[in-house]
Amino acid sequence: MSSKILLVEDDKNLGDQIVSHLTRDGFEVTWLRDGSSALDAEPTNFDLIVLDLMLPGAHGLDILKIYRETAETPVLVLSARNETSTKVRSLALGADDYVTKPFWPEELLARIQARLRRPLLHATDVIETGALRIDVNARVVENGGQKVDLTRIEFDLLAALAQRLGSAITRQSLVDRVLDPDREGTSRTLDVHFSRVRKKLGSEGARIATVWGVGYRLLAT
Amino acid sequence: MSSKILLVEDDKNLGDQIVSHLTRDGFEVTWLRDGSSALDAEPTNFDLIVLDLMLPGAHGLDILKIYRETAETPVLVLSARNETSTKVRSLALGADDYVTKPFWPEELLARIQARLRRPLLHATDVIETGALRIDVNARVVENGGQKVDLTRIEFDLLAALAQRLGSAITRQSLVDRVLDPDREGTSRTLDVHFSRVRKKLGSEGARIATVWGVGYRLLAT
DNA sequence: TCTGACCTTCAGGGTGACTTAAGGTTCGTG
DNA sequence: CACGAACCTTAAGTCACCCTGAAGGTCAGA
Repeated sequence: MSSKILLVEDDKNLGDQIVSHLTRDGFEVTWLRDGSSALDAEPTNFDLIVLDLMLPGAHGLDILKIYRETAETPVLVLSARNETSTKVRSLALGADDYVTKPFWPEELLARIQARLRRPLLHATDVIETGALRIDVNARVVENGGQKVDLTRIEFDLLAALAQRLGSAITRQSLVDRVLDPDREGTSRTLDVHFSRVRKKLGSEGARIATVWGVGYRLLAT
Repeated sequence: MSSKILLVEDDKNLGDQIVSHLTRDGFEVTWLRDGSSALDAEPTNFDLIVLDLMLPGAHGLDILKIYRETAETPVLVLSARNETSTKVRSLALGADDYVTKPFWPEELLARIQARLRRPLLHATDVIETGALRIDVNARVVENGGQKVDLTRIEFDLLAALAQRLGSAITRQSLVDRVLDPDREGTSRTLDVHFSRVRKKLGSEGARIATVWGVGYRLLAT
């Protein structure tokens, strides 16, 4: 049961290299070479997406944004520039990691594996990060050993973020998952709940970061 | 001394993977590929059983049931996702854990180790917490040395909470496990039973906490 | 500076939960 | 087979929790 990876990369040489490396390591790789076909792809079909920002046909950031609206699939961004602004913007749009070219294939591989390994934390049912300890089954949260009383929705929201530690989770998917799945129109309900979670978590609450225009993320320590 | 594991799995690829992973981690694995040979196996010869529910020759649930009648060996069930009814039924039949496919080999490994790490806990028939003493086999509850008379359902509910001390147990799983497994719609029956348990337990009854919108939990002392 | 997105407080109401009482079911006994 | 006791279930009234939308303020991006 190998992990499926979607690679969006226009450069033939680089793409070939990446595909051969990932394939050799047991991944199942789908390679798309331009932005328009990337827009047609279904991100939920993959376990992880490697996205080069420099593409003909569409700007990578747009693709990233569209992927983020429809899926929670982790996106790892490649960029030639060493410009921090691009990095900041891609992370703000919900990218999960960022690799600047040139890079060693081993580095990319390591990042991919690091990202794919995270859901495994979920398998243990207990997520520990910083001073927080979240027991998904028992529905118990501790902050520095102190039990924190959360309501059902508050807990579900925090757990949703924690299960994808460091990743941005869209407002829509949080609403779908925790609140009423068929709810339309905008509402500030989500904000209210997060406001309370942050307050109840005290200083640790600051780790719940707002991803502007996207949703929220729980910062890794 | 390595632990002996019985794997019942018909899929060749998946079976190969699991065997190689477990072997690499020092387990001694016996692999059976169909239901009929699984029925002939002697569960008491193993420390843990990994059982795929989707099998030719016999339905996995039948095998689980038969194993349960002859041995206390922990059984870890594999099944395709989105079969919650199967999950409920297998847990009702005494499965000790449940892993949905697809899963990571590491996840399976973690579950196996978690289960093997507390063989005594599972064997423990007596749970003591605070002033309570709950003998699961004898079905006897004492509160500060005083015997408490509980009906069948009352006892099962208390035991269900006690076996996961501190964890929230959902109303649904309690209904599935203690009351009629295929019951639909809402009902206040559970509340009534818990109301009586609390009353019968006196001051200790306050330790049965309501988890609003979720279920109940027995608070650890 | 302007605009849209987000934060926080607050009060109202919907809904889940508790308790009591009564009807129904099961099981053992004469 | 009839009876009774123990137990499970349902119903109804009440209570308590917490979800939600509104409103006003704050903040980030253009």
